[in-house]
Amino acid sequence: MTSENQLKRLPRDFFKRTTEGIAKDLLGRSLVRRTKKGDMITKIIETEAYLGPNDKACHTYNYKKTKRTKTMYERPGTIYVYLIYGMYHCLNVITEPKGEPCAVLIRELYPIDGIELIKENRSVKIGKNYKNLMDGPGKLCMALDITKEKFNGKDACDPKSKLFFAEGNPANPSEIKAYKRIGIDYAEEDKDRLLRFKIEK
DNA sequence: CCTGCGATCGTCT
DNA sequence: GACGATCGCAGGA
Repeated sequence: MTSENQLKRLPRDFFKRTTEGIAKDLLGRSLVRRTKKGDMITKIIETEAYLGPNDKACHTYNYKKTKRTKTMYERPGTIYVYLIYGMYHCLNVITEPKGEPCAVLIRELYPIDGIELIKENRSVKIGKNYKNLMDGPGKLCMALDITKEKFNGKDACDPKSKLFFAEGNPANPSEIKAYKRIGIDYAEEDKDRLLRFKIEK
């Protein structure tokens, strides 16, 4: 099932654009995790945009700078992984020109190849259509063995990177649906913005 | 130093 | 549908 496009790494310029556009453009693309045992190849089917200084849901609202958010000020294409609820990781990629601390959160993936490797990382029961395998930001990090120790601050555009975004089969704009973002009730007037994007598998 | 809590998940009812 | 797990980080003293 693997096609050539699923390993063609997206270049830096892809990430050097507006965050909302990238969040949509990442749908249908591939996320590839390279390990000694083999490649795990997935299709991105849900994302969220976090618009930095202008977005109360974002860690860098008002250009806030802390140890954790340091990664968000790196150049586009940088991987931002942080720990949430003391036990789960969330995977993001930095967007916009360097210094504009914006990011796209990867929320859901569908497996394409290396499925046995992916399943080995998940102890729960996997339902039909791989339901439960990678349908959440914490789950997909477990499934692909993504931790902040391994990937936070790493460059997804570096040809040697073990985690990267690839060409894949970009979604047609007509199949993309927009929703409110999840788990950001504290974000006041920004909590209802339609910055979550999904496609069907 | 001390406190409160989160861009979540799995289990149980 | 509800809830507990679990800890690094942020903010304040």
